Amino acid sequence: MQGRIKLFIADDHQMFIDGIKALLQNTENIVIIGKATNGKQLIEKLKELSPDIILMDIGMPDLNGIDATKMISKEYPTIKIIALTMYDDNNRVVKMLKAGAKGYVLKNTTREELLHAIQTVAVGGVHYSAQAVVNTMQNISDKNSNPVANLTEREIEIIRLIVKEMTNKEIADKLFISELTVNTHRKNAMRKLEIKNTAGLVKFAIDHHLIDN
Amino acid sequence: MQGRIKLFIADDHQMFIDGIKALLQNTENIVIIGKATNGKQLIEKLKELSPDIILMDIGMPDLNGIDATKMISKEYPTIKIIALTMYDDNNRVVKMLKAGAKGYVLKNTTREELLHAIQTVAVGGVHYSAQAVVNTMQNISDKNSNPVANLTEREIEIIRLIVKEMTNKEIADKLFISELTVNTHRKNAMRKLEIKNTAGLVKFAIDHHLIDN
DNA sequence: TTTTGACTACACCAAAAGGTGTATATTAAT
DNA sequence: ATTAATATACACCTTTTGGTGTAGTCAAAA
Repeated sequence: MQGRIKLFIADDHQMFIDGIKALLQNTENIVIIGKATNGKQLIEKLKELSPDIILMDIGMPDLNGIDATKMISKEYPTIKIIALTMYDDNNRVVKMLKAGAKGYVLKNTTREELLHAIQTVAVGGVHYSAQAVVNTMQNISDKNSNPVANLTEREIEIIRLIVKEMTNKEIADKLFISELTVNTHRKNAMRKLEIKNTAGLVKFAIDHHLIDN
Repeated sequence: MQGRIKLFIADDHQMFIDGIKALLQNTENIVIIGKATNGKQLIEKLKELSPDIILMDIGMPDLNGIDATKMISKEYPTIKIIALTMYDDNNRVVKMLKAGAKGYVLKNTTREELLHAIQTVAVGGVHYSAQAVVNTMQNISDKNSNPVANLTEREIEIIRLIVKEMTNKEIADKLFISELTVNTHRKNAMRKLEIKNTAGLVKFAIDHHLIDN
């Protein structure tokens, strides 16, 4: 690697950005060329800047890390992305990897690991925080990597309305279909997901970001 | 203030601790004398160390920041505590203030604000992140400051179990009470929260961080 | 063209949840 | 000592949900 690694930080927590900045100040081959506190801002700044690596928080407002990663992987395939996150949410790990992230680092790891991840990814490697990867591998090999895929559009639509605290009858009225049909969809969705009741459906919807609010 | 301000950091995110350390390295009158990654460890270390200020994350494992703050305010009344948190959750702001915190700083504020907060609190003042305070004041004067406060411990406990996809009967068995009692609690909670059904309860629980998983 | 998947709808029935109100024992607060 | 809040329990009754299975229509894919 000739020259210094140009790093861009995208995180909605200003303090975290400052922290990383200070942290990397006395590392010779890394230079921070920019920052953004939300996804939209990040996309905007990429029109001007050409970082080698983006440290990307998943839980940003406006445009979340996963969608931002997808977009950037497509538009700027040479930019490498390392996901930074508070929690090792298996589901998000998978999504980030699919979206094209080259690294996945938990925020509760050491400074050393972060540096190592940056160096590794810069030279074309990949780096994943131990814990997150272990958990993910388990769940991937588990079987149903993505249960959402098994649901039909209509089922998803109805789950969304269930989350909005609507009854089968209310949903039926809204969609101009029979209450019985709504119930069928609801039950089929539950069977597919091996979920017992409404509570499970709501949790599933939230966990899998089926909701927009 | 003669001498340097002795600072202790309690946060379960190692990276964050490293960040703050690096951040404060070149500030003259502040010295970091220790760190802990959970509440229990913090309490242990206080037997040896005597910090002036503790930067305390609210969402720590084992012993959370609120309980740790209560304990420390009682045992070591000279130690000042500044709460550090990701979100400006009104409920937690109130709890931290009640517990005796002298400052409340969001993690997405600037380095400058953090420094200012530390200096202010060190000389006996208080400092609260603008956003959090505004929100809190609004909600305090509001009346229904936070719906969680209106719920009893038992109601919250039962909501948690509902979120775990358990039926009234299953909850009753687990808590060794009547199914009818569980239902009463469930219904009372719904009435208080003006929620129509299970879906609403689950959403509420997740929105208000009632769940630990 | 046949098959498959999705959406629709219903039967039949059981279990669970939700609405309103009453009541008692215990405990905490004033 | 009295009040207020909490946890407990039940009656009565309606609505909603959940479980299993069948079946017709339509459009897309093989």
